[in-house]
Amino acid sequence: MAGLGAPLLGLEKKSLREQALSALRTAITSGELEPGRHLVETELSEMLQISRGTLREALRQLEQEGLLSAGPRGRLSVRHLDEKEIRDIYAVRAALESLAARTLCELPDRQHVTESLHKAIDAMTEATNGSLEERIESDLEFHRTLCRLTGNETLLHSWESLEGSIRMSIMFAGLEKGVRNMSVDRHKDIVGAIDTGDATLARKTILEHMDTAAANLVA
Amino acid sequence: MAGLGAPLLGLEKKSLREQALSALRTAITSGELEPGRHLVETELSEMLQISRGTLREALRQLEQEGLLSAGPRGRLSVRHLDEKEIRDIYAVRAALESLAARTLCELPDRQHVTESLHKAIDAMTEATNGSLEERIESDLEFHRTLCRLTGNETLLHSWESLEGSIRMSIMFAGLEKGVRNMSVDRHKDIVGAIDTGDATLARKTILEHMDTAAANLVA
DNA sequence: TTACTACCGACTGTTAGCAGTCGACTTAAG
DNA sequence: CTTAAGTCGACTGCTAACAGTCGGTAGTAA
Repeated sequence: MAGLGAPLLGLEKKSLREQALSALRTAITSGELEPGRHLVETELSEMLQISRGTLREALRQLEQEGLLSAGPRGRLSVRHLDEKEIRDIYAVRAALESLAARTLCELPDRQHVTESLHKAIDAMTEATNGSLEERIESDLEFHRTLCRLTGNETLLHSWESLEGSIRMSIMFAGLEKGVRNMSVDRHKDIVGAIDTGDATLARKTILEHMDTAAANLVA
Repeated sequence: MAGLGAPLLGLEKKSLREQALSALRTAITSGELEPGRHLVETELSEMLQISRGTLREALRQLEQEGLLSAGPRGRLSVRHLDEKEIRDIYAVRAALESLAARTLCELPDRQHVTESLHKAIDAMTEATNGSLEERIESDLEFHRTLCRLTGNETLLHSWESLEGSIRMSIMFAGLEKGVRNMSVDRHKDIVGAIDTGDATLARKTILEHMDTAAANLVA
């Protein structure tokens, strides 16, 4: 009867590897591990209190997410983004999300879609007076929802693979620049466009949103 | 004076992890490891003659590439694709490659681009009488080149992350269906559209190509 | 037969440790 | 002072072994 506190819902006990993954992702996208920083496996494993083997599995994943770059002898360092790379990341992001918007327009029951998106917007509105981190979080949640609602698992997976790079872009440009893109109204426009069911309009709206977002970051 | 056979060019001696990665990728996309097949770490490590630790690093990467799916207790199995998933994969692929085509049109020197693409087309033409595998290989090389030439590393990386899923789609649908999409002429059309510098046309051409490609696979 | 329990085999999660290599620093010869 | 050889430390690549857990199976009692 004991020991079943957490594992009831989907909140199962995460493996050490997953914990390390989350911890490192947060450390990197928060700037605690500054870009260019050289990562030493022994150091990290001691910090996180896990073995090198377990750590290395997490590092491979971060490497593939684009948060780490590999040097000459397998040396890993935190990826450094310049302005061109930020624009490139946002170009790919725009391609993915415009596909999402287009797909949502062609969905049979847009009722549930609209509902979920409005819920996400509400969360953003609520976060307006919160911390910068909270606002960014709710914004990303909105866009992640956009991809999830399409029902295209591959699309969602691709977007999530890019999420780390997106976070780095925002962090890199500076959070104060990043929040310029958190306008609730602009996001309402996106939902509105999807509501009309006009795929061309929805795509255009997303592309414009991404364009200005990228411009705001590198400006 | 001995032992410097390979490491001269970029052909450095690959680590065991990378070798295992390639071997497994090939085994999966060739169907040697059939979809749904349950993977046991101890079995694989013995087969590949490497330790479980090294193997696990490779497995993490394959998992993130979408070639493996994780079951209840960390059990991994070869991903199984149904027709919807194939369509979904090709939708994402289309989004990425249409971005590539659009980007190439806006590039300052399209001279080099045209040259490289024509070279890729020549390789396809040469492979026309070769084996099915060779034809597929040259086709993928063409599309990979498309992404590489944009200079957008993120785009290339995203496409390569999807490449395994694309290969699985072709394998899954059957190679004889897959080769229907290897028409040299249709690829010449793509290059032609890019040559004109008309981004809208280039995008449209790629989207049509991907549409028929997906249709051919699930038909 | 049914239900319950104890046990065994299989497999993943995790760890500590060995081995090879590259770079920096030191030392000695010119 | 400069250069070449030797040495040490740091760090990654890789491996073998331990630990925990789930699923099934045999055995026992009602």
